[in-house]
Amino acid sequence: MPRLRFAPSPTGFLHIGSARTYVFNWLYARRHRGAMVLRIDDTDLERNTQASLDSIFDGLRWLELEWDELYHQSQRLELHRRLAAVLLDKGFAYRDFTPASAAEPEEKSRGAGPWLFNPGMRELSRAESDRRAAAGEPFVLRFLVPRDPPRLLRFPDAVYGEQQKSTADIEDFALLRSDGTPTYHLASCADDIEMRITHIVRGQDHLTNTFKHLLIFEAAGAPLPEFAHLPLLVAPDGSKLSKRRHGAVVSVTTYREAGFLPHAFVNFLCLLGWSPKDNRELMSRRELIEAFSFEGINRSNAVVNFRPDDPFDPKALWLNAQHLRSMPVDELAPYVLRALETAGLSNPYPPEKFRAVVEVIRTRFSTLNDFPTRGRAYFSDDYPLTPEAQQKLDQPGARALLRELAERLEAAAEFSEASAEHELRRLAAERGVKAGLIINAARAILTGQTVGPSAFAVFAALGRDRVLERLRRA
RNA sequence: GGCGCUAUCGUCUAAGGGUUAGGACGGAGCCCUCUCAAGGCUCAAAUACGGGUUCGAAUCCCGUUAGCGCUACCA
Repeated sequence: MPRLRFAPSPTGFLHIGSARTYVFNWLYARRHRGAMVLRIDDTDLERNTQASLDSIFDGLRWLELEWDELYHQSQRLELHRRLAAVLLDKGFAYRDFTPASAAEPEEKSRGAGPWLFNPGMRELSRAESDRRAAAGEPFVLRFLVPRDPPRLLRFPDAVYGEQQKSTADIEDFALLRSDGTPTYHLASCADDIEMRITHIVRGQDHLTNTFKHLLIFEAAGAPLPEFAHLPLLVAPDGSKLSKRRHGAVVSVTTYREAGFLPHAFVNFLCLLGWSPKDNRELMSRRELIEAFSFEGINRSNAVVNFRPDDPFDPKALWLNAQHLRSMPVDELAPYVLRALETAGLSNPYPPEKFRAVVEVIRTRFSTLNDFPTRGRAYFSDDYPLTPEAQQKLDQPGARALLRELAERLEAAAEFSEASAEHELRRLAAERGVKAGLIINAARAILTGQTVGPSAFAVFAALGRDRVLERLRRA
């Protein structure tokens, strides 16, 4: 059974790139009936924040893609140290006593080649190393990367294909910091091994790190998992998405607050760097799971097409609108209810009627936030008239005709979309005015807007009482 | 600087030796129409550049350019 993991570090809000990585992991796990492990990589105590942790959980929960197991790396330090000890013991690692400050500063910026290790430290005898460590001298534990002769490391990547790199180009990376805490490489590999992770799916920024991980897995005598690296999400100018430069666009919560449906957002994320290759775009969760494979993942970075004046990729908005109008109303209703509640409105309709109203208006909305804003008049008697709506009402004779329409509707035997249309058109014919005049004025007074569903559908949606009351108000 | 990865319409992508280079978003136009959407139809829009290999290259190879990543006692 495959075991996948998503391992965010709580040093910032949940980034949409991270969310996409999670989605791909989840899709693969579900596709192959595997387990989805959520592991909080909080080994960098300095930078961890509670706010960030909250943001990650909030964001992931919002996506509605549940995980099966949860771990905090900070609670697994013993395991990490144990692996470090084994590596040192078996001669795969060595202590580097070079003081942190004296180490590298200029060397690498000098550009003479890559920094590989600090002089003298690899050659230290085990006895001397032990003695200095026992004496309390601080040290960094480094991996002893095989050098003479160098080795060619290779692994197949499910997205990027066969990868290879010479150990001559890999520095003696740190395993343990001088304060004894594990670095990312060590902690991550130790956990992946212990958790028996079978597929490591992560950002392409880790592609070259993988060679270091290969070395650790090998030294630990652990079987190698499969790797799949994902192209990165970038800004329109090709730069990496960052909070400092791009602000709210890169945060998952921005989409939630803008009224996106979780699944529409997931669908959008999937289309960034992955394709089912059959021109499908609007896909259900089920379809996504069934269609997902690493072969469908593209190798070049994907641009999130936002602008300074509009933080949302137009395609994300389009997909959201598509889902909004095509998903079962029963599934949509709870989201609409929540959106209304958030905006301080409540639902005045019985359930059945509520669904009918949602059905009528959702076809012209693109986010959940449109329900309490553009659709406010459907849920509250307190709604503003746009200037354009005011204008329609001010057409000569309009108000009087609306009042007269109210009388006729009240007198009519039944009240329905068809009967309303019948009465309205008859009134227009008798008064010698174009039906459009009354229709547009009615929409204006009933909804506060000049745009929206068919006026007759509005009559039916609002119901007899509200319609009569509002028409008379004219 | 070293190493690695990438390069198809503005954006997301399809086509993995032979296609008028396809679809979608966005843009323009037409139809439908009580408004606005939706929907239908149409148009504009791409193989970074230069060499090879081949009867034939977006596709394979080499180079150039550009972008990105790694090169930390961050992850």
